Amino acid sequence: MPQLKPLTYLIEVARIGSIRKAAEALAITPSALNRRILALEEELGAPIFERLPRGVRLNTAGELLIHHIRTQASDMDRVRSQIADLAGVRRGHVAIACSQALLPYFLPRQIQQYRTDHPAVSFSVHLRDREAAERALVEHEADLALVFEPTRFADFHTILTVRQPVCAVMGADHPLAGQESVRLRECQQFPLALPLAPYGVRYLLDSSAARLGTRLEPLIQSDSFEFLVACGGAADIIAFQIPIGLPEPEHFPGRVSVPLDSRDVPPGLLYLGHLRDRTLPVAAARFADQLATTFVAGYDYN
Amino acid sequence: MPQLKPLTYLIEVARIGSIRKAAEALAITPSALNRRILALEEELGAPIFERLPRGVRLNTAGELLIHHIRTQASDMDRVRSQIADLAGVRRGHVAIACSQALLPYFLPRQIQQYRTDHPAVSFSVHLRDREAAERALVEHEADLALVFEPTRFADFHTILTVRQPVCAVMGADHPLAGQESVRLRECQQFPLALPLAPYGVRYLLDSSAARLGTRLEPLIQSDSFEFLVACGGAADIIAFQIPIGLPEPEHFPGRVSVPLDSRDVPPGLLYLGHLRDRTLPVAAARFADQLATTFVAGYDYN
DNA sequence: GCAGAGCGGTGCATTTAATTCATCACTTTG
DNA sequence: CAAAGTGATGAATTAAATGCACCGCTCTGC
Repeated sequence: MPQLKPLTYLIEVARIGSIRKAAEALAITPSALNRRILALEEELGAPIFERLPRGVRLNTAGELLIHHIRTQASDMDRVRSQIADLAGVRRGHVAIACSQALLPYFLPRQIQQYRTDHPAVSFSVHLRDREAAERALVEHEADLALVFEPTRFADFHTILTVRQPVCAVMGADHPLAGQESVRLRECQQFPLALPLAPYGVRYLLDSSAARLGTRLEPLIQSDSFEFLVACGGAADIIAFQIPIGLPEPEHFPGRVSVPLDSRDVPPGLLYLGHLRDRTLPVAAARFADQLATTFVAGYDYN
Repeated sequence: MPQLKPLTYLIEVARIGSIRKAAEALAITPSALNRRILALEEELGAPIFERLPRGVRLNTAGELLIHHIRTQASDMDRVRSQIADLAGVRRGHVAIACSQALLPYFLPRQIQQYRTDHPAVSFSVHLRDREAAERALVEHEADLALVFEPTRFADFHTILTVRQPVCAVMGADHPLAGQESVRLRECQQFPLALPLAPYGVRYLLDSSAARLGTRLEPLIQSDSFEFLVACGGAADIIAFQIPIGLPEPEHFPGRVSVPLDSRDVPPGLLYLGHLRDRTLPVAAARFADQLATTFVAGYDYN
């Protein structure tokens, strides 16, 4: 939309904090960009930016304005996608911010499935931890968020939640491998490979251990679940992951995953949601519908 | 806001139904206006107007777009007023659609009172019957609606309601003048001056009469309450109006108003409201607050 | 049946608005 | 105290929007 392009310039200036730098990023002259800002402030009758020695920063009025511009821009996108939709084109874009566990198996399949019906819809998927996912929604960088045990935020609207027990991942010949479920203290007999603190799985494990009056002493810590799960099964190491982040047993040679006993570690919640008070574009809303259907059909563990 | 001026052109074209006529109204060439429309349709990848032999008409996509433009425009106004507000300017504009009864006494005083605190706020007041008031809200022509016994509409959000009994207006020497209240059949003994059917007062009187198994036979009908109330008191003619549309007794020489018995004609409701899901500009929201305070303090009849 | 009026669309010249370039005043940094 | 960074500004340039004249079309009314 050409007429709101100048407005989106503001977002870039606010993000970068300098008119000259932003102008370079936007491939225009600082002079032109500065004039747009001055004209806008003239028009509004109030300054939008504080002028600092090292650049500019949004003031309160600017925050209000930027928020409005973001809302307006994505509203326009929604209208465009609605129009494209009723013209029979079925194109559009879905931007997703999600936890790591969704990346290796779940989302690729879901996107593939969605594309069979809507081949002209494009996707962008951003790995975001729990707070960053919220921020991506607020800044309209993402339409949907799919996060495990998020720190709930005021602007987050939950579409639905899925219970996901934390599972212990180990070699098929591991002493605990045959059980229906394992207790936390059983796992503590073996070396543990744990994700780092910001992850929901680690949070659940740590808080459960604390409640049981103990502490987890990890042998291996990492921010890569791929690495951690690869460790689980090497020797007698136990790793942890939620089912949605694990392959099916038949594609998991030599490993097994056993849920932790819910008396020790309660199932975590995987949240699907979007920014409160926002109407999603058609494509995003439909994709959310598909996710919701898939979730209730096959991914909710009691 | 200059960048959305071209978009508001669309509203005018849609309203008038002809590019050439709209161009004339907008003081530009049909050529320029046509180009904007074509460019926009190009940009959207779909037509916005149906081309008819006698002009143009919005198609479904156009309806969507126009709705978005209207929302966006008044959202921008709201942001502007918020910015002006926090800059300490306290300016803004309040657009009101209201029933006739509010015009002669109530609204002028309320606006005067509001202006003592906010002298830089401007007002526009449109006389609208019950459906037209709804339409004014939907089209963002009005921020607030203040209507008597409206035909409630899906997009209307009620802030509050006030009970207003229908009052018989007559000369001070009228046989019924001394009573606390009058029955409908008492009034029917005298010649009646009634408003026309679209008005809420008439609607209440007619439906009440029908419920009582009778009919009102007006001597005088008019769309002007000013005229009707002037008739009430001439000879033994009785007119009808709600209290908020009548002057105080001390400024009503030679006339009295007596409420109709609520067993015959139940009090009507005066609705204050705005468009659902809309955030009002600061000035409009504050004015609505003032109205609400005034109403609960002194205008609700039990 | 046929001119005339009204409609939206289009090529070309013109005007208006936005952008660039060069430069200033100012503040921090080394 | 010079150097490098910032946002602001005046004059020239460039790009975009507009106006004008005209086309093809459909309906209307004699």
